[in-house]
Amino acid sequence: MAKKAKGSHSASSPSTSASSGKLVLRIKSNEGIKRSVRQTNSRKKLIAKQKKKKQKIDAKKPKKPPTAFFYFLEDFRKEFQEQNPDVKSMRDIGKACGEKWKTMTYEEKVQYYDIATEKRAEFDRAVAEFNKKMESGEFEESDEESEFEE
DNA sequence: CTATTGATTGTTCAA
DNA sequence: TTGAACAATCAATAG
Repeated sequence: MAKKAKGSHSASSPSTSASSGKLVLRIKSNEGIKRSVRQTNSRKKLIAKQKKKKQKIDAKKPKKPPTAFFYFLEDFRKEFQEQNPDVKSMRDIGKACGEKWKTMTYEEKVQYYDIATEKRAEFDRAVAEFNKKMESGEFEESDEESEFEE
C-alpha cells in the first residue's frame, strides 16, 4: 500500500485566499541574474552516481521532496503520453515540460508551487521527527559506514 | 537480467 | 551570492 493516495488531489484547497498576496517564494527578480553559467556547468556527469541506484528504501532519513516542477511533470507526463504515444522516455517529455513550464503563467505555476511548499513543510516535520527519533535512542548511521549489515 | 544513464527545473546547504 | 547536488520517472543502453 505504501502510497499513491494522491489519486485525487481533492483540491486540498490549500488556503487559496491565504496567499492574499503574501508569497513566501520570491521567484521574480530573475531577469538580471541570467542564470549564471547555465546552472552548474561542472555538474555534468562527473558526480559519480549521484542519483539513487534503484529503489533505495530508506525508511530513515527523509529524502528531499519533489519540486513544483516535478509535480507538474506528473500531470504533464500523462497528457504527453496520451498526445504523444509514440514518444517514450522521459527525456523528450522533460524537454517538452521545461518548455511548456516556461510558457505557463505564474498563476498556473503557483498551484504547483503551493503543493511543493506544503510538501516541504511536511518534509521539514519529517526531519524533525527523524531527529527526535535519533535522540530517542536509535543511534544508527552517524557517519561510520564501515560495515553494512542488514 | 541488473544497474546506470539521460533530461527537465526547483529547492536547499555551505562557504 | 553562487555553486553544487539531489528530487522522480522510465526507456534505452551497457555489461
